[in-house]
Amino acid sequence: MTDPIQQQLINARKKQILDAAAAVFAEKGFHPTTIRDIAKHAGIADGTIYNYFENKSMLLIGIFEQMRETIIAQQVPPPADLDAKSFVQAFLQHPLNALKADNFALIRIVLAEMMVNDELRIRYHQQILEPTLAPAEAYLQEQVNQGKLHIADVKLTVRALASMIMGLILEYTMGDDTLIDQWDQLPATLANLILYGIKDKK
Amino acid sequence: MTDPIQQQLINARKKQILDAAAAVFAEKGFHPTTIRDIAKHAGIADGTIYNYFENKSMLLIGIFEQMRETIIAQQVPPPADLDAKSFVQAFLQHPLNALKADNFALIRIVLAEMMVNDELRIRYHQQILEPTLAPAEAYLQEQVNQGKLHIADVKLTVRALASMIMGLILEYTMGDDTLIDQWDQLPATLANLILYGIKDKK
Amino acid sequence: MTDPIQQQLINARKKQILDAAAAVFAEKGFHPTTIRDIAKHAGIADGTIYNYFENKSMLLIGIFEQMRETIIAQQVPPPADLDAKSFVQAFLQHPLNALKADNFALIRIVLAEMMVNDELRIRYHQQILEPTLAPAEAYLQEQVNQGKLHIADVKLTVRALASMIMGLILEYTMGDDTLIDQWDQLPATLANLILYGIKDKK
Amino acid sequence: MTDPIQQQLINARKKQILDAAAAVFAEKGFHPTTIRDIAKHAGIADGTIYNYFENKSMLLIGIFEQMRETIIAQQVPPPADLDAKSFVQAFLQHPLNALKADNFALIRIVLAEMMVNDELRIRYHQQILEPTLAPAEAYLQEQVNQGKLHIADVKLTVRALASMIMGLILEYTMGDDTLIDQWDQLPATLANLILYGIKDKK
DNA sequence: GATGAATGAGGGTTCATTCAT
DNA sequence: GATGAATGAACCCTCATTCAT
Repeated sequence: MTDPIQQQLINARKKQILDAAAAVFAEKGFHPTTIRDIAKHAGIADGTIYNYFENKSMLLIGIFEQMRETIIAQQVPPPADLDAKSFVQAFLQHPLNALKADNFALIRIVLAEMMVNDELRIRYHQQILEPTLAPAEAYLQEQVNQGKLHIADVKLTVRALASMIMGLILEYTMGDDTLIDQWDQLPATLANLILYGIKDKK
Repeated sequence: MTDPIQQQLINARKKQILDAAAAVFAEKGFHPTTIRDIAKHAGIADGTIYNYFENKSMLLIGIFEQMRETIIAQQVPPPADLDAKSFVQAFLQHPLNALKADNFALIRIVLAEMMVNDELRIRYHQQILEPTLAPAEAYLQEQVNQGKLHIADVKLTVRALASMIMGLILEYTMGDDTLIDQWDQLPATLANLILYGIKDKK
Repeated sequence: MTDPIQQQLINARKKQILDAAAAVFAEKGFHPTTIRDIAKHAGIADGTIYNYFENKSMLLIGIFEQMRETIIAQQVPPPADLDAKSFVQAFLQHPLNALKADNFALIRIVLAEMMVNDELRIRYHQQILEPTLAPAEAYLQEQVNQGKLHIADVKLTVRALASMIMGLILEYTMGDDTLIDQWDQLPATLANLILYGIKDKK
Repeated sequence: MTDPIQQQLINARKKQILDAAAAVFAEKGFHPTTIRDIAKHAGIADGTIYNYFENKSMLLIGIFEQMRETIIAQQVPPPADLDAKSFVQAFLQHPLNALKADNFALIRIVLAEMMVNDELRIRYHQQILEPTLAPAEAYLQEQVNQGKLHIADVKLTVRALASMIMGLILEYTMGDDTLIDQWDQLPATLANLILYGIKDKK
């Protein structure tokens, strides 16, 4: 039942299926992909997929879980004495990098389905967004309390920044040329914008 | 052939169908909605829809077109002598308001399908995003040239701001409580953020 | 909506489908029959069946309904002054004849599924068995009250007789040679048995 | 090859599987039950079942065989000098009791499948019905020959009585309340009916 | 003999689309 | 133009059966 060898085989097969699903989803999208497509890509029978995943929708959730684990694994809470500039850059750079390594086409598919699939959306909010934003809020609030930063509404501002990142990823995955070309310069540009604004200061 | 009365009838029927489609899409999503659902909601026969729209996908594009017209109609190029603060606020407020009036559930559906539907995506970029960003870029570049604003990369910055708006709308439609509660304070908060940043200046 | 021509067309199509279903069920049985079998036999497309019947199970219920209507249509409550012999013979003859005219193979299939399908079973009891037994009970009870018949428990006896008929039909449909050969003599033989018993009286 | 120990183990395992199959069939019916259901209920692997039974259908036949053995084991040919009343009561009581002890839900399932499964049907006729009816026929014929009973057609009458029993069992398993409530009074009521009929004798 | 993962044929059902009326 | 019955391709999923370990 908890035979570790068995578990490993099961996990390997699950991964094999998820990898195939990810590849086909990325290429064709979620709805146009059939179970047969995935089975063929994985080199297994249709029915085998159902030995490991309840239904087609669970494949997407499985992919989401893989992404989540990758993302969460990389998250380190910021040290309390980190200076604002470093913090902002890290806050921006991290998700942009985390995803860049991955398959952008796939992310687009998952995001699209997330907007439309309740379970996926809830998982995103509870398991990715909140755990990511909470420490950022805490850090910024502390900085504001110490008079080092001026933020009228920390919670809302953090939301806005997170949304900016999400929006940028979205735009990237949707093929915006400007963003694709200059993706690497984004963290610095944004950090500057966020810290100092665009208004000339005298 | 171009009998104006005929045209008006045709347009009225198209609108009737699109309104029904919009209502049902907003409630059930694009894929789960059937042509029959729409026909019933519009009080017409299934086949009638195909007299006005080539296929189910064109209904979504039709809805998109309605949105686009609404959005574009409201856009006025900023006067060259507008001060930065007013400009930024207008730039933010406009899409946030434009959409708030509308059906957020529907926007979520359209966005989701846009990420996955090539034609929709291209239309969005060519017919909404570019026409919106171009004047903003021109204005900001001019302000930078005049030394009134400090922006390292105007094009990228405009993209980032647009993405932020898109991301905020996305998060809103996905049911983020913080955003929903404080949606009205967003323009001011963001304008402040963008203009002056969060760093204490002295 | 209640256009009589429409209704006639719909009923004709329903009948066409039910006839095809009956033919194929009778030949292959309920479970081994596929919707495709029925559609082919009816000369229509698979999907058309679903325009008239919710699912495969409803085809069986539709067939059951046809049978029920035939059976009930033939039922006439016995006149109160009918003599016992005539009554018993009629009580026996009626169902045996009603079914003989029909397709015995089909009856076997319906009976078999009835034993296993709750809805069918309830319909049988409520819509066929009870309406048939109630007048028989009333008649016999009256005869007993008048001292013309000796029946210890009318209700149970009526049940037993009905069960005998059901059992005989079952046996017949299952291919019992003795029954098949002498089916026509059954009513007389049974009437004699029921009225006078097998014990020598003296 | 015919190692008696081996045989015993095999038989024990077969019984284990059949018991599980019987339990699940009784609960869910034959078609809705999966091999996995049975394997789980028996606490063994799916494949093991196929070491003992050729296929799913053979499980039903195995259950049928168990029933048959129980039934046949209890049958004792009536002594030639048994009086008619005792004979009839025994003839009735025996199957009603035999089955009552058993699982009625299971009987319903087996009967239903018997109507639809050729092999099962043939087995029933050859191995249960005929062996049961033959001695009854012989006894009754002898009684008729001796002038002790009046039966026009012994063979047909025996069939009718057997069918009545079968029909009663069927009705019982299908949930007829009257029968269920008064099941124990049936043998006496029926014996009276069969021996003396319902007609007033003077 | 026991296991249970793998198989893959097959089935019920859906639904976008067509077209005769 | 409007209708809505007919179509049939396509899909998800089930599950009896097999067989390598």
